[in-house]
Amino acid sequence: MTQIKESSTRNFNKGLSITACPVTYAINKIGGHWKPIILYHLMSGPKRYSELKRAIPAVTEKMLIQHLKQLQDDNLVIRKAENVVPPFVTYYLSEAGEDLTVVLNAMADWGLRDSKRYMKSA
Amino acid sequence: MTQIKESSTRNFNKGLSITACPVTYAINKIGGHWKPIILYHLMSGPKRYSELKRAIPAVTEKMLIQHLKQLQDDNLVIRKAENVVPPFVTYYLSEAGEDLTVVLNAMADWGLRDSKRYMKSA
DNA sequence: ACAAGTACTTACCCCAAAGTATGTAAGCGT
DNA sequence: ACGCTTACATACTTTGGGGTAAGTACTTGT
Repeated sequence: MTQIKESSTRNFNKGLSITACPVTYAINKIGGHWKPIILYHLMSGPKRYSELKRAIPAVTEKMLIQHLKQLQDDNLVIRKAENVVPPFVTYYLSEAGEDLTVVLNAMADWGLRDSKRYMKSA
Repeated sequence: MTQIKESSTRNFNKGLSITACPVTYAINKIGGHWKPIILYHLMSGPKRYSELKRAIPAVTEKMLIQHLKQLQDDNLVIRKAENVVPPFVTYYLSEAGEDLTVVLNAMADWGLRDSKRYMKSA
């Protein structure tokens, strides 16, 4: 059995994805642990798949391509593959992705400021 | 058995939380689905627990207090309880929390711009 | 002949995040 | 005596994000 109440939060969330809140909208696109980090690294210019992997050692290859794909689907990054062997694939920010630099830079700035706040006062 | 490689990504992530990347640092504090949304709603001034709940209908009470607690632990919001019955508890942004307005506003702005991008061109 | 490099794909598993549902304390109004 | 309110707490279950490990295709280097 295990019936679910018809007015459950889950159903509510499934139904109305109309996203009243712009922050919620943004979170749905760039949320998750890896997306902001990947986007941040792409801010310094186009990168190959292997370059990204080396730049973010903590990410697994599975997570990397998975999120790169989602970012493509959300029109934030563009994939350009040259038809050679060995493969040569580069990823770079789309226009919408470039617009995120403000957000990412603000995040990075805040991160630095906040971490300093607790370095002095142990 | 099911031994784990000593050089696994999991071990890597556990060990070095030194956070080389400032974005990673920020994500660890304000990441997750609900925190940015909660913080965003607190930007317009102190709010009672029940006010927050009403402002964010999609969040469950469990998630709400859980994240409010984490945000307190991370020194981003402050809880003020008046000792009356029925309880009167307000949450508001700390100094570090106020500093996030730049980030949150940038996110909200981007969210609006991005959503408009896909409203016209169906 | 075989390892190495590039950019993936796939199957399997685990755990933590999130949801569901219910309970609690303390007083007020009726 | 009972229900209503507020701000939580908690047991129990589910979902899916993320990690592990192995495989693929194609070519170059030795």
